[in-house]
Amino acid sequence: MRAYKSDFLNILASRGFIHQVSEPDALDALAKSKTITAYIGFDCTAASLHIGSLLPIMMLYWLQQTGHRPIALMGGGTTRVGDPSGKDESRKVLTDEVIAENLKGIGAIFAKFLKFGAGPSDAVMANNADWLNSLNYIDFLRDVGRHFSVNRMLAFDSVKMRLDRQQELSFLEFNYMILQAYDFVELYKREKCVLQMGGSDQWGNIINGIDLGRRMESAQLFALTATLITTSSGAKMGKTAAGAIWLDANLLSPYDFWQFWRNTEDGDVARFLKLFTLLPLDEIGRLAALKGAELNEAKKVLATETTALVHGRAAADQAAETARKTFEEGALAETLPTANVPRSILESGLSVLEAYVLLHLVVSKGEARRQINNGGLKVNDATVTDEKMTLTLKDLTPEGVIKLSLGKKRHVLLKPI
RNA sequence: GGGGGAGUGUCCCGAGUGGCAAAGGGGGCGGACUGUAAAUCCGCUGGCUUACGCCUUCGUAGGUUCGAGUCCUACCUCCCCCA
Repeated sequence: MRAYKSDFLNILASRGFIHQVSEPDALDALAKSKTITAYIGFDCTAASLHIGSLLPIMMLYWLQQTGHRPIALMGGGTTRVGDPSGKDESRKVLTDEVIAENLKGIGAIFAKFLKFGAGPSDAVMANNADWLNSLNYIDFLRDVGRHFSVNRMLAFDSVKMRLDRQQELSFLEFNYMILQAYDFVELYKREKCVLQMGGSDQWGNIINGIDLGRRMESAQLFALTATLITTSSGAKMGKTAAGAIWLDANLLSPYDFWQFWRNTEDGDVARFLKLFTLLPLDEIGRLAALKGAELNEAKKVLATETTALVHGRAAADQAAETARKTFEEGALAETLPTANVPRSILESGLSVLEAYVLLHLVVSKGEARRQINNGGLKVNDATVTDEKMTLTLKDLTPEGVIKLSLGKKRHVLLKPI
């Protein structure tokens, strides 16, 4: 790792964010001497962000913490076209209303990490629809298109790989890098934004933006890409059986969010602590030095700190306490995720199969049956052996709930109302 | 434009003689072992049904047949060769 003079690059480098930087010395000097503006582009195809976006958000966070000005760019315009990089399906075209709705949900998440406003280092939320929607094709070709050499575009890895493997590359997709390059220049003109950050797969696109900026505006722009995070076992991050790890408490409870981090693989703990918590590096070094089962302590810290960032300290502490009671004491923690059902349903009896489907622990009664055959379902900590079992008011614990478990880790309380 | 090939279980890859809810992987879920880890081993991996069974699924739409993933026709998409 090289040593930087600016706090911004120093922190990113020492915490393991950086994959590549263009002209690191010039950027370092710039970040040392003045406030710079940098942006990251985000998809707004969903109503909320999931864990995959957490890494770029953290980069914006550190940017602002070190005195600089972050821009979160929503791909409102590019979303209208549909991102071609996802191979098949998902190129659904979203209406402006849906996009606006998604922007609202996503904005709420950014507000937890960034301070927005009009001050010199206050964050800005931008939407590329503001300039892409009104683009005129002929003008765009003449002003922007003439700066792009097809010869050179063909040499970019992203394109070359596709051509080498003789895979289809649509013209739309070929143009995507031009639009993204144009975003960078537009943000330079509007906001004096000189740095674009992104995932390592964005390097080529960002470089194109830098070139375009030099040709059109004689500007010196910079690129910084983050390492692609996978787990030690090579899996993509952020997907579990339950689905995506959302950052929105309505889509994934803080308790389940905490559990996700608690179950981090050993080999990932140190890396994740640096990337996803604000703990000082020496503290992280101490935690990462723990061996064997002691590493579980580090995982708890990771879970609590990351949950605190996303959902607040109180929710994080409660999730930690709920887990402690459930896993370490084997006690019934009343703060486990809870589902309310009308009392009348229990009075007339509710089949276990239906109960599990109702609480979304399984997707069908058939799956519930299979889980029973595999000994995977427990009601009030007793393994279910009879698929015809019925839950009634008699099954309520002294706390007035019924605890339904799937496997050893997933528990939901059923509560009559 | 001409010739050849391909699209399979709605996560992915992939076998498939007219009797098929369809081989095998990967992934995922559950169990055992552990440390709420990894690795390993075992089970499960369309929906409904207590069950006999019923329904939906092999690019799309028709057709042949007692019966179609499999045969025929048209169409869609992709790939290769020739122009």
